[in-house]
Amino acid sequence: MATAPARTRWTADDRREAIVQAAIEEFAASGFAGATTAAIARRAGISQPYVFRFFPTKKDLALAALELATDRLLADWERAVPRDGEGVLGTLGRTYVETIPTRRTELMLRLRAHAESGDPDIAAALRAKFVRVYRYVTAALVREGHAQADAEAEAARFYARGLLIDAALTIGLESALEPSEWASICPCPDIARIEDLHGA
Amino acid sequence: MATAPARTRWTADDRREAIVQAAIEEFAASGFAGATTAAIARRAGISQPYVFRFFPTKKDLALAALELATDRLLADWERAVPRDGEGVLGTLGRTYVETIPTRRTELMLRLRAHAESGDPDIAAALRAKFVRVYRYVTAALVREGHAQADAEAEAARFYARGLLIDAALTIGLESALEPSEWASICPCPDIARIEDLHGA
DNA sequence: CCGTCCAGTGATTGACCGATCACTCACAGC
DNA sequence: GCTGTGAGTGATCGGTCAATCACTGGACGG
Repeated sequence: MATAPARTRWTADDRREAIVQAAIEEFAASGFAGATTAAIARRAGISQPYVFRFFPTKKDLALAALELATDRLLADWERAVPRDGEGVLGTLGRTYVETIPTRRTELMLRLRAHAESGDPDIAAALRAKFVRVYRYVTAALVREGHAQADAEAEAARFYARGLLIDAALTIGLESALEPSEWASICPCPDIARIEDLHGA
Repeated sequence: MATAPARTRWTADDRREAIVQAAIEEFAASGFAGATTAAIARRAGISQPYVFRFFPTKKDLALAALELATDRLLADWERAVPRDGEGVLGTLGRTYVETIPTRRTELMLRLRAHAESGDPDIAAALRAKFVRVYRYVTAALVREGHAQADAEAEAARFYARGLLIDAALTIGLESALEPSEWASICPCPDIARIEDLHGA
């Protein structure tokens, strides 16, 4: 804010947050193996070695980025306000597509993490992330009155649609489809042009 | 076969095929950026430089692997025999899960590719692959009598479920879920233990 | 003013990886 | 048996990248 003093040196917490944010953007753009710590540092406005002051290895930084991306998704859902006559899946799904413009890098990061799931630690983090989201949705459906089995089936379908949207946006699918086809993939009428998602 | 002469030198075509197969397995296990040409060559039983006799760059090899994986999926569907009272989506979906034991590496490769599309050429290949599969399913539904818009919506849901299965198997999700939860993700009763998918 | 943290960097290193090149050797046809 | 062609390799190179280390300099308490 304007009231904050112009700092020449940041606090460690602020710097750490900036690094994780830069990591989300770089990992989303290039994947875990493709992103370099130098590019992350450049984006965060620091030197490359300083990244390792906060995260002992690149993998630790990747795990922190994946966790923050998942936290932000669930936080969006926690803040979501249901509309009249809208089921819980409607609220969560609408929130998901409405937040795409601001959450698109997190979305791409979550999908890109699958590329490096050869690493057992990252695969474990991905499983944990899946379970968190899946059970969050299932619990919401059960609270709404669904039977457990029905809620699980609905949650799986919901997660599958989310994956489809993530994958489609990550590869820039819109440009390869007819408008009606694209609408069948992602019900996101006011999404920014996909090209914007790939800019620097 | 036993009738084939024991060859000390392979034909170029056979060698090329072996390299692409090895590439599918390595890329599926480690992702595009993570897999090394040395590991691919080792798996194919040749020296690392010889890979570049067939594919001028690693990227060309990756594109060939992705195309073969997609070809095999569509070939499986072409060969599929419908059962009585089964809709076309039922046939395709059943074929998909039935062929998982033999097609699991192709499946993992396709998902990893989705996740590592920072390279524009690979992203373009992924879009082409998506469109091939999506339109194949849509056309089959239209032939079955569905209206175009309905077929597109069904095809999107179908593709989404496929992505979910791919992602779940790729990260070894089964071990992190209760059996009923896993059944809601992947209706694959007789699938091999997930650990088998990650063996060497 | 001064000493002491701590934010932050430049220089470097060791490992790895994609790609190149010069070379060897097996076989088929003559 | 000689030779041309193509299969196949060892050695290596240029570049990149994660990670390390020694160092600098500014802010703040006393």
